[in-house]
Amino acid sequence: MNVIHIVKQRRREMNPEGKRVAIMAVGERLFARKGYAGTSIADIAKAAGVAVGSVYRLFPDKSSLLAALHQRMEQRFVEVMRQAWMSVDAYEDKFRPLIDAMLLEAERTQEIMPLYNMTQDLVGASDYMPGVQMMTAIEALYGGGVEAGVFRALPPGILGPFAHAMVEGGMRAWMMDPTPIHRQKVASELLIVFQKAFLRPSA
Amino acid sequence: MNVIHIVKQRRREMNPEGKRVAIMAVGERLFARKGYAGTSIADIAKAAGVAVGSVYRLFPDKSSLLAALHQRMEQRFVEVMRQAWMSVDAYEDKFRPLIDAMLLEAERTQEIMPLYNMTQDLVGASDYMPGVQMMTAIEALYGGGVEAGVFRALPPGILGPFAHAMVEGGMRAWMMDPTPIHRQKVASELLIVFQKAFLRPSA
Amino acid sequence: MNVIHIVKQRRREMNPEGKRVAIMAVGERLFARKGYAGTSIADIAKAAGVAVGSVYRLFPDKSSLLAALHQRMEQRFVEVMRQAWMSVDAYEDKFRPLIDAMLLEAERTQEIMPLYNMTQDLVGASDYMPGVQMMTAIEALYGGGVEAGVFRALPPGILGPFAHAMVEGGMRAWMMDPTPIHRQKVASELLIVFQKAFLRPSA
Amino acid sequence: MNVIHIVKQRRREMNPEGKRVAIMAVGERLFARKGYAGTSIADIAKAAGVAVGSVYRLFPDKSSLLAALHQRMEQRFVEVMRQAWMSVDAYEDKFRPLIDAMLLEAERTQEIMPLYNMTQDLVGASDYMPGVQMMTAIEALYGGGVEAGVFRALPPGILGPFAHAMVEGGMRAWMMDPTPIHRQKVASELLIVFQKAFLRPSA
DNA sequence: TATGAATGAGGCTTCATTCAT
DNA sequence: TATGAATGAAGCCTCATTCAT
Repeated sequence: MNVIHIVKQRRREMNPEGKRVAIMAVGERLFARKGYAGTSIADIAKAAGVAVGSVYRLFPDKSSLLAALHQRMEQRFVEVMRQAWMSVDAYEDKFRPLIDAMLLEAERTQEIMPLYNMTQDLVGASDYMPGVQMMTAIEALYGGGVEAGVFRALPPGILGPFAHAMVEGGMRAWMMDPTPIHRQKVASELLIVFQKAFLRPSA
Repeated sequence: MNVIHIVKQRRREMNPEGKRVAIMAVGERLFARKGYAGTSIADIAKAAGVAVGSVYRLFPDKSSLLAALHQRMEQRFVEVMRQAWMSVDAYEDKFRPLIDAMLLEAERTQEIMPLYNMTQDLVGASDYMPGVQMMTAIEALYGGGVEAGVFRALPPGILGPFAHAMVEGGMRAWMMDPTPIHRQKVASELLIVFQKAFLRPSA
Repeated sequence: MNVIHIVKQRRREMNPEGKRVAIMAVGERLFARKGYAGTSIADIAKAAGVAVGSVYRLFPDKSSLLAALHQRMEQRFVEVMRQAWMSVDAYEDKFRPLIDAMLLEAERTQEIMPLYNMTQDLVGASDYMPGVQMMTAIEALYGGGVEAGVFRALPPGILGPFAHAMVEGGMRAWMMDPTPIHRQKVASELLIVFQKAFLRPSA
Repeated sequence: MNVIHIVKQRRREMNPEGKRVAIMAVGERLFARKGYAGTSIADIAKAAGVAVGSVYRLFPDKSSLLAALHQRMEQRFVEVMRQAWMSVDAYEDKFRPLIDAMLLEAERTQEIMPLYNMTQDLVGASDYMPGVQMMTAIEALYGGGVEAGVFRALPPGILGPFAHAMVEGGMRAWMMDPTPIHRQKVASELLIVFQKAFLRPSA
């Protein structure tokens, strides 16, 4: 019961936001490297230089941390996509910057790519739905091109999975040989596929 | 809680191979339903009607069971693909049966689809490399079409991930609305994408 | 993940029932001595010479162990009461052996008396209702005396708590000075109170 | 979840004594409702509208807060008893107001009755001995009646536990059916028992 | 060869307590 | 004096794996 606590605290060494940032940075890396189940909260806390309890003050439980990381990844990716998409006016020219940006982002974050597949561990964790953000964004961006008469119209519920899958395919291809030269090839091929698959034939 | 129950049999009633079969059948379903970490060997043993020790005589450890299941899934899929591919002579006509067969197989095994994403839990388990079989098979089948001058030649290390991704995209699209009508649409779109993306323009 | 387990097992050193017995004996003592919250399952396992996991195979959780102990205490007490009650025929003579037996039992189990007060920790643990057994038994035994015209009839829902309380009062009084002489005094006084309180005036 | 909320006040709005009052009021209810172990200092602080640290400035540790609450309960009860006792002159008439007052107080404080059983958590906490106050008071009040020749003399160390137990029995009986009618019955029976048990036969 | 009881490391999570601000 | 973020010990419980029978 009345336990003695000998505490050696070094508080305020990091501002609150810095703590969150550190935990997420470390969590991202460790989850990606050792898997979700293979990474303990204690591992993360130690690597982030905080106490276990601090992790729990920022995230209600382990799966919520993963959810936050997953969501952030998606957000970043969506943002990158959106910016690339907007960087060019003509719909027929949007695929190239999109693909470049995506592969670049994938390169930048290759270390944490495994997180994308950890959806299994997210089921039931909060109300976050992995993948939804990205699919929604894709459909929205693409929709403009359809209205403009440049892209093929696809039945609902198909474009999102297709495009998402192609991007994943590109990333995987790139990761199988992560050299700049190979990335060029992957980008070229991906561009061809996108153009053939999604541009209206007449266009 | 749809628990799996294979009726407890009098000992010796199940030959070793039957045991392996039962364990794999149950493991497949439980892993898919409750996740790898969420399923214990004891769960599997009980549902399969065998002793925990028996599972360990057939599989050295938990991850090996998953590896075996994953490998079998891939094998089945590859086999289905191969048969569909062979069922038609002209390369330009091979995509349609391929896609139909794949979506059919996906439908048949939709319950265990989550296994495909459990590669994270396989890292380091034996020397099995998830995904390799399928990519290899795809490259081999496709290669014939390239040699025949019907398919576009792709740089090495690209076709596998691309095709694989497209199939996954198709499966995901199909699973978002698992009705026969939607499967038709998915199949149609997938066919278009495959043809546009992989047939040589001249063809 | 794939953790190495170096196990030094000394199995079968104790038959299964012996293990349950040992755990309950130890749990009883430790809970009584250090409180429910102050006793960890690890403490109990160590003192009982078994592994933590073994405790959990016998009892689903910590509170279930307490429930089992509490229930057993009550059962024993009820049994002792019943035997004392039955050892004499005339209702007017039943109180003396009852009181003697109860105080004797209390003496025998004084070390674990604190368990009686741990009902707080039992709320919600299984469907066991602490105290119900004893009240029920008391009402049943007493009822015979009422029918025989020897005991005062009390309104329903009153005898149980009253008698139970008196017994507790006797035990507490005895425990304040746990000497044989004092027990004699307590028994005498308790007898007087019982007789005055519960015998019909005319009797 | 009937959570207690004392509206967050502008700082400094509550003087130290008010804080102590608020903490005790909240602690009483939360301990009673959720148990000692089930209530955290943070719970109490939040519900009382103060900071955790403030609780620790007023009470050295968690068990001291419980001790203070327990002690206050006893004090209140003793005070109520004493006033009832004094409200009547003749010893033979003191039992009735005593019983009425006690049951009334029990009714008033039924919500926090569980605190009475939390003595286990008080062991070793400060030098407060739960129950002593009440026993002492009982013996003192009763002693007057013995000297006056109205009450039976009981050996030392017996009256306290007995009377205390009877009161508890009455409260439990009352709580099993907390209606005014039942309280009348309980009071009547308790009165009979007290009179028979404690008045000198000649009286 | 089959069984399943036994083991105990290790994970997640809580929360009493401290103390910088 | 008040605050509440930070700390980390410690507890409950799970479950992969072993091995006596």
